[in-house]
Formats: sequence, structure tokens, C-alpha cells
Amino acid sequence: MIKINVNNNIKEYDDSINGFQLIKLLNDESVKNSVAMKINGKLSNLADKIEDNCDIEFIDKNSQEGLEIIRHSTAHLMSVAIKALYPDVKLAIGPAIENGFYYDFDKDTPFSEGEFEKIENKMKELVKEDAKFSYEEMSKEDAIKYFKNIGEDYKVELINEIPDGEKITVYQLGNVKDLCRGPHVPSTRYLKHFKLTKVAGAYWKGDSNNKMLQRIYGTAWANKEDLEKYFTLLQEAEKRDHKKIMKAMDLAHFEPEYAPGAPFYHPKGLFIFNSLISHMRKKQEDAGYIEVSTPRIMNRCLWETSGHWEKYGEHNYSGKMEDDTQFCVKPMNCPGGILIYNHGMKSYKDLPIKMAEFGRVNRYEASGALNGFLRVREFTQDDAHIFCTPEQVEQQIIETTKFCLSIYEDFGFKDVIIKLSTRPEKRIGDEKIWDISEKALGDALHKLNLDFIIFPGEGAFYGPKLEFVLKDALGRDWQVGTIQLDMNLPKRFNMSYIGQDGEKHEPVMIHRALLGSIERFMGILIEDTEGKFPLWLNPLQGIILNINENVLDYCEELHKKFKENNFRINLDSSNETLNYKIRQHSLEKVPFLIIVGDKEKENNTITLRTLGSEKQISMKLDDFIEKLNKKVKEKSNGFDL
RNA sequence: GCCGGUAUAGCUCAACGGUAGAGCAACGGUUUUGUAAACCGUAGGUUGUAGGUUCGAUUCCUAUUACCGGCUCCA
Repeated sequence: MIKINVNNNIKEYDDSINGFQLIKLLNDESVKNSVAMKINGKLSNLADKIEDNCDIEFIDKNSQEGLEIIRHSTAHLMSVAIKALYPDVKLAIGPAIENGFYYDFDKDTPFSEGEFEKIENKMKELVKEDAKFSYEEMSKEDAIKYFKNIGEDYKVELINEIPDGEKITVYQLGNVKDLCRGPHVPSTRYLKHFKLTKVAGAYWKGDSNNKMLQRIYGTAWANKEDLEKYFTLLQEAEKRDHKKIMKAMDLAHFEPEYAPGAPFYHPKGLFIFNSLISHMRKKQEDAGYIEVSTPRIMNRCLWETSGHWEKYGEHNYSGKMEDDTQFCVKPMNCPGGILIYNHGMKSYKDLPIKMAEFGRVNRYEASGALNGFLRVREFTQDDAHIFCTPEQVEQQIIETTKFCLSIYEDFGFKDVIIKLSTRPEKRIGDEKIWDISEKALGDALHKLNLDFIIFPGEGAFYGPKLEFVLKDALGRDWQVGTIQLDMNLPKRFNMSYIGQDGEKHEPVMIHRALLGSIERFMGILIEDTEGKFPLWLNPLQGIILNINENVLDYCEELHKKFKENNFRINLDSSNETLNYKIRQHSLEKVPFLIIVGDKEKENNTITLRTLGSEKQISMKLDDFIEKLNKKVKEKSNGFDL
């Protein structure tokens, strides 16, 4: 007799039972769509036997865990199709990821997307056959022997990394056996809604020293509607691509032949760029920062001193003058700030010094790493260095983190992912100082009650860091802000302050950039707002459209008044139909279309059409100006008046 | 840097190996317009670059540069 607790509903059975049988016996709609189950919290296959008293939780195909199982199972399905079509291919790994899955294969000639149809058809065949997932347990030795024998070297390597004594499960689907922890869906008929999406190279174990494998990505869903919805969503996301919006709104462009990765700002783009800087400048001023500016080209020895030359030499723009001076275009602003700090004695009474610089830096990023405004070779940091005493560190980190999040909120970003990256393998500095620094960052986050994810080994070579991450339209992570503790530069640049004891002490240096790169932040902001920038940041707040030539004088009068009130509102007096003008300026994402015809001129009013709405609102000019002023002053999002 | 894809007019895209086309934008006219594209006309190209195959290359091949999607990287 076994007692099974399903959703607090205790059932008793005489004999052991598997998931399928249990579902049948329960005869309950809510478990009909299960793809797997949890036995006492442990994920298991539906075919697994339930032998003892336990809690059972069924995993619905639409739940997050259910989808992961479907996706991971679809990866297996793809691997079976691949093995059938290309028997010489070796299998690496095939996990579920957000929205889908991938599988890495070792194949002499790369896959191309043209082969997808063939692969998908093979997969569909297997779905029709309703092939079962089955598994067996093997000893480590037997597993190694088996996979060695069939030439699956990557599996052998993976098994070797499994601790001795641990159970090894080998799943079989069709005629392919694969090392896998499971669980899976019971059979392939659960895997109908998938599509292969792209092929890419990927290094074995994510290490660029290893062989590059062929990765095929796919997406998989519990039903047809969700699959279709996913592709619709992707299409929508493409419309928000900052590269497209930049073009449509005439913000900026690139000259790939002359300056790859370096933006050319057009007037409207520069306005946004400058506004972001003004905003930061004002906020930093209020927060007690001082602002400096340091040269963009300096002697290369500064970066040799800092240690960056050794680590990032080939990523620096540098050269030699006729007199043999070796210079470097700055890849970061730190040395400049340090030279200002070192200029003159500092007392403990001066600290903390919060020294900001909007510094334009150049880094020769790998060609394949460039990505519109999100990854560029020339960019501007809202950089600052906080020089403080060791006792001040925690307080400074807390303050800076709070400050950072408040900045994101100014732009309407509330979901910020915070990462704590700890000591990397290759690092400098005392282990004890690493301990203290990592703890300081973690403690600060705890005190602020913020959720964060720890990324072991991802810190900078000179110290741990907090990273603030926002997502682009396609859901990709981009680091914007960062707060880093530095235990390298103060020593290397011989920095000091005179303490209360009259002795020299080494200050602690905190690097921080909150928007990070103005360029990247702009890119993210464009994708987030779809180009509908809040009024305070919008380079063109409105445009006056005349319906006929008779009202031009009135339009010009309005235009002048807007100018006098410091609004960025233009007049489109071109000889075009109203329909045409409305379409053009709507596509340009101008917030307010101010329409003026005979009626308006006669009544001394304007008619408004707001971006994203078809409503027409008539009002007096002064009312509009008042409302607009309020919106701008409050820096509020949206265009509702 | 690595893997895959792409590169044609200012923009978005066509063109079986056989004289490179369309829409929009630009320019010149006509039109004076009431809420997402008025009408007519003109001009615009060494098909990213350099080689090769071919009687003939935008099309096939090689190299190269750039961009896009991944991987690696991101001080």
C-alpha cells in the first residue's frame, strides 16, 4: 500500500504505479496536459515508477518547467534527425534556453540554414512515429566505454567530469543514445510545435581556445498558437530595432568604410546625446560630484602603468609620432582622473572626492562584436571615480547604487538586473582585499534589499563589480551601469591622502558609470520607447501643419511663440496635403501634430493630434503651452496632456 | 577574431548566366488641400572592392571590406 499526495489530495494504491496510470486514475482535467512530474520535488518522467509514499506534482506543458522539458526534448529530437541525416556528426550538448533550445554538433562542413527544411522534415517524421524516450542507468565505466565505442568523444569528456559514484543516465530516442539527466516528455508526439531558427558557430564549453562547433537554434512551444505568437513578437521587436529607428528619425548614422563602429550624430541624435549628459550633469551636481575633463590622447606609458596595456594592448588605438613619442587614444578615463587627484596633496578631510568626467573613449573592439549603438568602438562614458577612505567604501557603494537606480527610473526603467561579478581566474591583488571588496558589494545590495545574481569569476582583473543590466527589444542583456572596486590603480599610481594620524594612506578607488556608454543607453532607450522619447528628451516635440497657404501667417506667429517659450516645434509649410504631412510626421514619431486651418485662425486656437492617437483636440495656444511646460518640467513619459 | 547569412539608385526591395527594374525620397510643373501616401514629368547605377570561370557575370568560384544573427570578448 502506498500513499500518494497529489495537490494535497491523498490517494492510496495497492501497488507501485507510474505517472500515466496515476493521471488515468485521477481522471482530472488539470493533469491531462502533463509532460512530466515531480516525485518529492524531483523532476521525473511520467513513465517512472512511484514505489513509495510521496508527494507528486504534475508538470503542465504550458508551465515554465513544462516548456523547458518540451524544449530540451525537442533538442534531442533534432539530434536524432541530425544523426539520421548526417551519421558522422558528433553530439556535444543540447539544452533548453529562453524560447527554445539549441544543440551543438561537431561536423566537418558547417550547416547552412538551407538545410533546415530537410532537418525539420526528418523531425516531423519522428514526431509522426511517436518515438518513445526511454532511459537506462549505467556505471561511469560502462558509459565511457559505450560512448567511446561509438565515437562520441564529447560525451566521454562530459562523463569524465561527473563525480565518481554518481548515477549516469543514458536516454534513448529512436536509435540514438545520449547522455542526459532528463526528464523528457514521454514521446515525440508531445513535440509538434517547433521551428529551427538559426545556425551559428559556438566554441566547445564556451572557450575560444576550443574547437568551434556548429550550433543550431530552434524554438519550441506547447501549442501552435504560442509558436505563431512568438514569431509575431519577433516581428514586433524588429520594428523597435534602434538601428531602424535611428534611420527613420534621422538621429545618426555610421560610415562603415571610414569609421566602423563610430557614430556620426545628426542634429536630432546629438540633441538626445546632449540631453542625456545634461541630465546626468545636473543629477551628479546635486549628488556632490565635481566634473573634470582630461585629454583624449596621452602618453601610452600611463596604460602601461595601469596594467591595461598588457591586458588590452591590441584593443587600443595607438601610434607613434615622428619624435618617437608613443601615444594612446584613451580607452578609459581612469588615468586622467588619477592625475588630477595626484595633483596636489589630499587630506582625509577632502574625501570622498567624487570626480566625474563625460569622457569619450575608443576601444578597438573585435569586428564581430560590433552591434549598432549597443557595441561601438568610440563612445562616451558618464564616468566617475570616487576616491575615498576604506571606512567610506560601503556607504559610497550604497549611495551610488541608489543613485544609479534612481537614474534608470528617470527613464522609466524599473526592471534592472543586478549582477555581482566576483574574482576572475587571472587577477591581481591580495586575496584578503578581494574578500573584503566582494563582501562590501554584496553587503551594500543586501542593505538596500535588492535582488542580485552572482557571476563567479566575471569580475575585472583588478576588482569585483556590480553590473546593471537592461534588455534590448530582442531580449538580449546589455550592461549599462557598473560600480567597481579597484585595488590596483591607487597602488600603481602611488596615490595617497594624509590621514588624521599625519601619515600617508592609500585611498580606495570606486569606478562607476551609470548610463555606462551614452551610445548604448541611447540604443536601449530607443528600443524601449520605440523612438517615442519623453518630451523633455525629444528633439522634436511637435510640428505645425498648415492646411492651406492662407493661414501661413498665423502658423508663423505660432511658431515664433513656441520658440519664445523654448519648445522644439517646427513648421511644415510644404506644399503637400494634410494627409501626407500627417503620415510623414507620424512615421517620424513627432509627439504633437499641431494642425492649423481657417477655423483655427479665425478662433485663435490650434487642433492637436497626438502620436499614437487619432483623436483631435482643439485648444487655446496658451493652454497647450502650459500643459506642455508641465510635462517637460516633470520629465514625465507619454504624451497625454 | 570564429561560424552562418547579407551587400543592387538616398531608402525599401526586384531581375533562370543574356541590354539592371519598381515604389518612396530628390528635382521641375500642376494642385490649396481638414486627420496616415494628390497628379504629371525629369534625373538618378562601373550591382561593396579585387581577381577568376564563361562568347557573355548582379547571378557561379576565390579573396577582401562592411553589416546582420550567434560564439568569444567587453578595462
